[in-house]
Amino acid sequence: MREQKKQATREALRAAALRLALERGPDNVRVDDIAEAAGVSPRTYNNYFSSREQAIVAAVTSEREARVAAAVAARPGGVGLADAVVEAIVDQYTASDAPGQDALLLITTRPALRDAFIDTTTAIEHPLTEAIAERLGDGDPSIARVLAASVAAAVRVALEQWLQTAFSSSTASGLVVPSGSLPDFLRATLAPLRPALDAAEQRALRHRQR
Amino acid sequence: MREQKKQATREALRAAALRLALERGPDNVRVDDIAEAAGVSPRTYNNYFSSREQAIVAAVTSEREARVAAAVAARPGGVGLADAVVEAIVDQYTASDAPGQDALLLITTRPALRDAFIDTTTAIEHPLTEAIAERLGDGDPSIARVLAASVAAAVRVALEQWLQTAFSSSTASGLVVPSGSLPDFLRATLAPLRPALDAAEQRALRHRQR
DNA sequence: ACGCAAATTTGCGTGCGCGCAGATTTCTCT
DNA sequence: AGAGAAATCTGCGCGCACGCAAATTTGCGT
Repeated sequence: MREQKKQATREALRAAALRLALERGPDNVRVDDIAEAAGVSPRTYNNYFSSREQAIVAAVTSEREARVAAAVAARPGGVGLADAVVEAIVDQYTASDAPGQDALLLITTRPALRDAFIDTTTAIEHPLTEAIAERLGDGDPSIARVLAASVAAAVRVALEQWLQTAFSSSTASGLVVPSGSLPDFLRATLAPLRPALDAAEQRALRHRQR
Repeated sequence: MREQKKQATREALRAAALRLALERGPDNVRVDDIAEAAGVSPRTYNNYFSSREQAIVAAVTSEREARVAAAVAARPGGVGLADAVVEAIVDQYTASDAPGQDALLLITTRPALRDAFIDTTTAIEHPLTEAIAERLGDGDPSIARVLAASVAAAVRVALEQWLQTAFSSSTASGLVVPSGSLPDFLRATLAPLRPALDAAEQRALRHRQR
């Protein structure tokens, strides 16, 4: 129940940060305000989030890491590693778009939030490493780590491209986030890594036969 | 000569930061001290480096980015993309170990410096993207970007592993940095990406024939 | 050589991240 | 239930990153 309370305050901080950021605009939100709204000390805030932007972004991306890993693990073994990874990621990144449309717009606006959002891709690295290692069996564990890191990097590139087009198109037309094209970007940036994933999978198969 | 002066102060800041960090230990170095030693205002310091650790680390890794890209470009076209990239990186990361042995020891000691050192891998991404794009011809430019990002990620993993073993072995035996094994780590983490590099290269070849 | 424009430097103020140590809460064992 | 242990929360203080605008330097045209 200690853990419950921790997650509760964490969630409270997330919610407060997002709400205040949407109400007043992200620049008019002091970290003290968020802490007060969540009913904790300002110092405690920094025990949960190491930067002000993290809390706001976390409200959108919270626990996407675990979901991605679970989604990879959920795919049946016959699917092939590359397909499993790509589809799992596409699923998770398209699914979590719907809830916070306005929040995403807020994020794309402010560069600091944009960077924090992009940095969240590194968080999927560890869970994804374990999920890939699970599928590859216990070969060289550093292979899974490199593949996971590369996938995370590809996702980051996709987000960068997507946010860039979102920004430029929003100036041209109205304020529109082209969320429909995110899956396309993800598939495009993940495609070059497929040979590496396939090779690792076949290496694991050969290793397992012996 | 404006650019000359800028690079001069940048270099002065680097040198001052490293010298002071080695003399007193990195915790006893204020940013004001570095600025004063370089003969500039403290505020100017932050116009060049956005964190105190960056200056110290930059003294070791300065312009490794450009060197890696140049090394890739220097390999003859017949070598094959994967070999060109791997060997170029191994060369640059083994070559620049020699100058600052003591500095590296300092970096491995302090976690903050360790993190800053690892973060420098992202700096090679942009030059490497251009170098790879050059070799692939003008196909989809995002392919080169993903490959470069993946390579940078693999290098980061290698550095993490290397620093971890360096730390644990230094407690066991004396204060020894196992620099001899860095190339091995690099080759190991880059190996899983070879299929992706090969595939991209062949894709470019097919595209070029048409 | 002189003055104008652009770039760089500098001082100032603000908010923030975090180490530290004491107070407070929560868990565990008997 | 009660006492001790462990984890968490909180107040304090320090340095630092950075936006802003004025001052200084640098480059260029005439």
